[in-house]
Amino acid sequence: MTQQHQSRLRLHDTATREVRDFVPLQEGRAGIYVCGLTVQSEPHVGHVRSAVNFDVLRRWLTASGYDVHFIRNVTDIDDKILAKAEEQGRPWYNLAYAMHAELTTALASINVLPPTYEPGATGTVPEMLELISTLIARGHAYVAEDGSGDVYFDVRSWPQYGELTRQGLDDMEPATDADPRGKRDPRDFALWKGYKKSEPESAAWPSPWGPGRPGWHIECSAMASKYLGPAFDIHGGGVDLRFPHHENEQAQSRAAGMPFASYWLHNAWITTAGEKMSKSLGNSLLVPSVLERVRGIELRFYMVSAHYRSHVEFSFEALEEAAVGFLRIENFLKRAEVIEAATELPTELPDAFVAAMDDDLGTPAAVAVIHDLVREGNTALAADTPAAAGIASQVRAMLAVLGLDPADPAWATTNGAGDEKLREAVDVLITALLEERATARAEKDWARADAIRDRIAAAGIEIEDTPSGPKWSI
RNA sequence: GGUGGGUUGGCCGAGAGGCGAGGCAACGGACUGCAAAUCCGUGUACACGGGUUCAAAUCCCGUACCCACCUCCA
Repeated sequence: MTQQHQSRLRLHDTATREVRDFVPLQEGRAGIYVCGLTVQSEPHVGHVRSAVNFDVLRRWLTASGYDVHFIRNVTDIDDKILAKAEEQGRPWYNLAYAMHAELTTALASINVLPPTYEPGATGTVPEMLELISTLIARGHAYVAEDGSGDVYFDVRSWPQYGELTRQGLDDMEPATDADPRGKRDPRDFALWKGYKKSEPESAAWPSPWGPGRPGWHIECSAMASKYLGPAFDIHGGGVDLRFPHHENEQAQSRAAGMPFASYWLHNAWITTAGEKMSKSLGNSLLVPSVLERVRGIELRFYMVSAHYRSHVEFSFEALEEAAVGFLRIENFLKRAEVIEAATELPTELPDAFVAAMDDDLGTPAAVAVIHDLVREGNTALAADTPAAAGIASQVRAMLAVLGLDPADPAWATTNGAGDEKLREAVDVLITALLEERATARAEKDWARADAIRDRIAAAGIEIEDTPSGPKWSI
């Protein structure tokens, strides 16, 4: 069955601009490289969308039987980090390190699996130097003649430049990420940035062309090939990275003789009030702030409910609505009592779900399948048929693929043992009250029965009368 | 100037030539002592103007508005 899955997945490839069959370079194995973040500030919900999207891709490939090698980098040295660190009066590496830690916490809180490896730019400098040397030797890069120590990629030497985004070289505006004086063509981009006296010495590494630091694009080419090889399956990132970042990555990697990525996947933005989040003021959209209003699993459900290539206009209203929708799914699982059951989840997933996921990760349709099964399960539950348990474990299996299984230990935030003790204590108290209510109901003393229910409700606990007696939940 | 994407019912959000994804909200019904939960039912939505077609939200032409990238950006 997993073999069948492998041949059926179709993905949207930015390079060809079409949804096409996913054919791995190596049978049963998938290598994925995703551009992570530049760790220069706290992550907001927009930042983590990309991580969630590619986490879903990774989980689906795994569920389909692939051995997935998933690399997500961290850019821990660049202009912005240096500028912000100076502004804040602390070492650049301290800022990068602290923000990296925040990112890790934020991603864990929405159940994004740790990648196979998370390389940092600063740890891959030797590989970058080697790559730059190759490019110089092949005539695709040159040392700036102004003595700055910069090394540039020569776009004119690579006729295919612009192929990923289908742009003509002469229609482009010139790159301005470095002083243009040392460039042969204004569109040439920096591979290596020569050390400047205004920058801290700790931000410079020795190189054949003098001390300096890596350009932004070369780091991804170096990290991707180091951990996945010169040719790998999927390269991902946000739409904004298509140009110049990904275009440059592909140009320099191929110019160095590497086939590079077979598929390019790009996720759309999540904006607020029509603006990118980086422009938004305040910190209400930082992941920890958002998680004060909804649980991590609900935030993730909200993101997964939209297709990864669809632009999402973030609002707390929509987020809370999604949370209500997810509650319906969770309630079904609770009523079917499969959440506690640590049983093995079925590997066989509903056909409609598989079809949805295989069609360029159609998570909205996949979520619709989950809702359909929840309704079916609720009906089975009402009829008290044994089918309910089977349906519930299927629902859980589908949720697990999306990283949304409520029983996943990853969601257990606080001390589990303490929670369990507290729950037992509350159960004793509520049960006592419910017994009293049962007596009142038996005597048809509705006023007293409702008064008890109201008191319990005032404590934030809901009572549900089921055929097998009342149940409580917070 | 160049390259892409978008505009779907009260709201969110899929789909991409014929059969009204799904959710939230609302209304009606069933169940209930009353609720809650659950189930059943109710909505003739696809920016605008033309065109192609037996058939268009989906294809073509035009118009309007919005957005992204071409500078750091998920």
